[in-house]
Amino acid sequence: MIEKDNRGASGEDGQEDPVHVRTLADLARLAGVSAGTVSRALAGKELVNTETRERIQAMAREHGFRPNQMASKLRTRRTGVIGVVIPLGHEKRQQISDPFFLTLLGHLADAMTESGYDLMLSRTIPDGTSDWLERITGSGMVDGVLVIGQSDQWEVIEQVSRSYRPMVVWGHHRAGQHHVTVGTDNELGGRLAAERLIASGAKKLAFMGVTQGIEIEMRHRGARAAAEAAGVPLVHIPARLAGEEMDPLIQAALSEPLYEIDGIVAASDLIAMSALRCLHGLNRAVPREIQIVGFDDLPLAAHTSPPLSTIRQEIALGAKLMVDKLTALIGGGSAQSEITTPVLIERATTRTL
Amino acid sequence: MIEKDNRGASGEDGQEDPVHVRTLADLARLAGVSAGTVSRALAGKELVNTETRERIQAMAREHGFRPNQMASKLRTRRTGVIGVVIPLGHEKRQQISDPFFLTLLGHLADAMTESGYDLMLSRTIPDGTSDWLERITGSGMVDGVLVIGQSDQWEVIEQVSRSYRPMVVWGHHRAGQHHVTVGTDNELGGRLAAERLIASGAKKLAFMGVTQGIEIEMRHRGARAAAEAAGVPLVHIPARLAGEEMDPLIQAALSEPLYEIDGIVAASDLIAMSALRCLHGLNRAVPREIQIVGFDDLPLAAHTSPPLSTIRQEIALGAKLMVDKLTALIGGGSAQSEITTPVLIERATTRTL
DNA sequence: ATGAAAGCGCTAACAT
DNA sequence: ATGTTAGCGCTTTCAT
Repeated sequence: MIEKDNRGASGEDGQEDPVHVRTLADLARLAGVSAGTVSRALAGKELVNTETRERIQAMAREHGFRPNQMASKLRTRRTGVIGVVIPLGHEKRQQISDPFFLTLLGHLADAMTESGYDLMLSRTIPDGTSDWLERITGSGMVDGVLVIGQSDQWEVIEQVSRSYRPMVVWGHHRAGQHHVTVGTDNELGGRLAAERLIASGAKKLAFMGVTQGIEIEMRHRGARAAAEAAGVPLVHIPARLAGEEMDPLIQAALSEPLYEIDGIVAASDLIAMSALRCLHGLNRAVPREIQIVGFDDLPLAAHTSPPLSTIRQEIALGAKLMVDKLTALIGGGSAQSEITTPVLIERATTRTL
Repeated sequence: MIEKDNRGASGEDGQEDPVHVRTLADLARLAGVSAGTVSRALAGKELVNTETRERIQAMAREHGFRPNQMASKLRTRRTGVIGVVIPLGHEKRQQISDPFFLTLLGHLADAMTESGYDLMLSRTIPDGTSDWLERITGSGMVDGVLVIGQSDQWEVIEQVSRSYRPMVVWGHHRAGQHHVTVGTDNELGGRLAAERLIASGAKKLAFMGVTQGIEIEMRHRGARAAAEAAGVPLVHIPARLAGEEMDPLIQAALSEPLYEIDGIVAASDLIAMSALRCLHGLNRAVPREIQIVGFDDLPLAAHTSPPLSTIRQEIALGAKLMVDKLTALIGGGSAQSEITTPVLIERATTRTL
């Protein structure tokens, strides 16, 4: 029942080549030259006669032939592929769902295409060893590795980086660390958010988000520092990053009159969005009664009701930096960690100053 | 100058192997056996003495050795990699930004990990030829290809599919087509949305979204059919998929009293979200004055204010179907196109029935 | 149970 | 400008 589909063009195989050209040697034979020449011709090398080169290229096109990449990569010891790893460390669900990571991934794909690299994606679940990372670095399948988020694997990454150079990580930079990171100054971001809220009159703040990952922890720290400096109380509401189940917590916190919260620093835009919706349900006016600042500035932040004031992480820039640093490393050069500066985007969930 | 590689990284940190094991042969020499035996041992083959096998595996672990995948794949003619292509045909911006595609990509990564395949991502900009696709299919780098979205490349995909079997496409299915697709019944989805709006009293509908891609076109068609059947007028507002610039259009349409729109079928959740925000700004009550139904049921749909009623596409299921069909094709089997049934998710942007 | 040997399909150094 | 040759590092008969 498999080869039943003999409709359409001629015979049962359509208009295929009578001689199927599958290798350089095949094409070489057909063109009456050697495999070496074909290789050079297809690579567009100058040292081959212009006429033969064009003839060979034409033949290749005609037969739909492309050199086998596996062989080529084996021979040249260069794969043209960058591995992108997303460690799903402290995630319950084994799924790539974080919209920030997904957005970063999209931008990485763009940056790599521009640099002529292909992207090999690995979603991995760390297992207590460094195997999840070394499976990629040691496979000979990639020229370098990008890690999206340290999860709870800082030690592993640090250790692997000592023997595997071409690696760049999105995440938090600890003083003196060996591996190269690109990331936002999360503490500053948290501070900017809290300061903005206070500047426009907030008297009691809440920080929403679980401080499990180091990044959120830093955002919390920054917000706390700003609150303390201004003598404004700040409570911590460990709302989960995304997921439908976070609402009850937020709801409880916001509807508790005792709390009297009038300013929210959300650990992410998604959490902010969720808060927005609870507030909407509770009939609390934003920003008149409660102000909110999100974090990330994902595309959706501009489209909430009302549009979300947020701390912008320069995702596209971050992606470009990661790729640039990695290509430098791949080329044998060196690279430094880089911390980008977050900026406050004022939309409509904060009162005007 | 080529053999400059005197043990690469180890200059600054001392705890590396004194003898770097880089190939099977290296390890074989060290273990006093032949390369063939090492290969068999590491592959966990039964025909090698249990004791030697374990000894060799231990040595490999100790030296952090892994067989070069390029060589292995070349030899076995099987890559273990699936290519995922996102054609950016009618997108202005050269960027993977569509949150639906990104979400689908995440689920594909999950499904592939389960099936033991790696994922190679290519973002491509179609150029008028079929090159963007054949570059992947003909590269010898992947065992099969998944295409996320047909964009405006239906013809190209159809044509390539005639000579390249292991390919599955997310998108619209035309009767009699050759290539295998998995997709939602968009027309039904559009109809469900419009019918639901009408059932709860809508008297004048708007369909929001550019009908450039075939999928949106079908959603529009479904909505129109339902509207006509009920004798309810429906206007088309060509709001762009995502992007900040769509608001003015929506705003204009909604604030024009002449239109008297009281029901919106949005072509995507993002468009719905944008409409929601305009309405919020115009002080129009949702769902009391105007009802909205989105499309996709992305995670964020549950978190808008008020939570969005929407047409759910089973993204995780779709991803699983695509991967299953592709692996069947790769294994030499056959596969059929499949159209999944969208379902209406009732949240709070539609009035109760 | 293990070794020897023959490639997988390509590239590049070395001839000519 | 082109052909010849020697591998890249692995897997897998075929022998033993």
